[in-house]
Amino acid sequence: MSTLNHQTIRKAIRERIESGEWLPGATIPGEVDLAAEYGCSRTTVNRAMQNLADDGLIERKRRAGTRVKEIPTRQTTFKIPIVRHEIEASGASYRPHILERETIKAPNHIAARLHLKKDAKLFHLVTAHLGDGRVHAVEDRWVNLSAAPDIIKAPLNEISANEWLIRKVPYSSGDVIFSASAAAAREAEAFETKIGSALFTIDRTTWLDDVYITTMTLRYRPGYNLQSRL
Amino acid sequence: MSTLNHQTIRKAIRERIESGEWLPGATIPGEVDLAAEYGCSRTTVNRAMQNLADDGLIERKRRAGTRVKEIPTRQTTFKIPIVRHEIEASGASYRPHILERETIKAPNHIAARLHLKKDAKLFHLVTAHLGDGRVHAVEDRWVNLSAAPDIIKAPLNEISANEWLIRKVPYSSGDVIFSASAAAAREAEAFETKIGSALFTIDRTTWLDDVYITTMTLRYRPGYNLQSRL
DNA sequence: CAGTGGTCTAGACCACGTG
DNA sequence: ACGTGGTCTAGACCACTGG
Repeated sequence: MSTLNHQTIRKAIRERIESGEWLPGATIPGEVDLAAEYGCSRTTVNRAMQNLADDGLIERKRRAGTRVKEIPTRQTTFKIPIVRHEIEASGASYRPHILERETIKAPNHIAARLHLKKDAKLFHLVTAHLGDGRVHAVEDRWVNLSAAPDIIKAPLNEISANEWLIRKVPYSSGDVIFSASAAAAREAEAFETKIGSALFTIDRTTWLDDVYITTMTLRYRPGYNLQSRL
Repeated sequence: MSTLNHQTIRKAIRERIESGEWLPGATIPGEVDLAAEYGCSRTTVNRAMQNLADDGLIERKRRAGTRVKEIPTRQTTFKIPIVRHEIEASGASYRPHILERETIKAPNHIAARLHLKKDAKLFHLVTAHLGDGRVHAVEDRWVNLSAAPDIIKAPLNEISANEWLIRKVPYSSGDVIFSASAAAAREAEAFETKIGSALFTIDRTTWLDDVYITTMTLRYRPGYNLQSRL
């Protein structure tokens, strides 16, 4: 038998859908039939189909069978960039530069984001991420000191708070929000642009189980974009 | 035996990593050992591990085994929104409003994006997407008329060009670019804001095999954001 | 309640890349 | 060379849900 792996079958079925053989909304043959047609086990077909479902191309329901989606869920996976990697990938040398650093009581909106009482002590850090001396992004970060007290002693001139946190409080989960925001005075100065310029912005809050660790806003230099394949 | 599915094992292993039992860079036990430990078949462990690898938490190599990633690849999947769905999800009623419509020779930068000769005829459409009469987003789209000639006859006052295209030229692949851009006069007027306001922007080009179909820029009203779980 | 997808198992062979 | 992950198979049972 030739090479009939699940990827081959996945591709074959994808092409049959794209060619119009099975139109949007149509029910496609069951796993048993497809297995017979392709001469492989149902397990293999099942795997191929589950992948296609993950891709958003088909919908599967027990008893009802598998259908081609009316409107395919276009989705795309973005790797959340690590600023140092972005900068180094362009050939420049990375350096974090601390613009502001303090330990204070949480402002209300930050306390809310981190699910803390409003008088909790937080570590506040504003960092410019430099690539060959030019500002690539400005990061405004708040860290929950009960979750990561040692950050006060971290050498944040050498390693960014982000990477330090990854090592100390690894593998938390989190929220990400992509948006556009206007440059405030601080960003305008850092990026050598005008106040109000459009900046690509990522907000990120991370936690481990029910302990909220950190929230930050990352504003990129004008012209920055995130690219992906659909 | 209790319920030991691949998801349970996936979760268990994830927790062992997050707890620090296996540190970043460490090699974790082979599939055979884990299968023995959890009392299930290797197939099941394999599936759990492949999922964790997809999540970017571990790295797997034949012969070398499975390691915890030094810096986990944080990645997140965004569903590319269909504007009509976004609007209707908020309870408003959707209506596309055509601002501009023409059939002309492609400007150079658009021809380049679509890999066409610069004198190719293109369909150009600017649409305001309305939710209860308010502009939610402005779409600037170019369609390759040799790929989708019938779009000229489509009832674009009722169905958006996007959804029409999905039906007629389904399941193409594409590029997506997220960025921030400044409102030009047209957007400023549509959104009742000032020229230069920061707008969240999605650029998208789609094709089927080697035929480029359409490219568009979608600018969202000020304050819009895209959210996801990390 | 019956048919479909979801999952598990035990065993097998293969492909890759490290040591 | 050989140990690890990648995959396939055949068969089985289960869970969900539509008719």
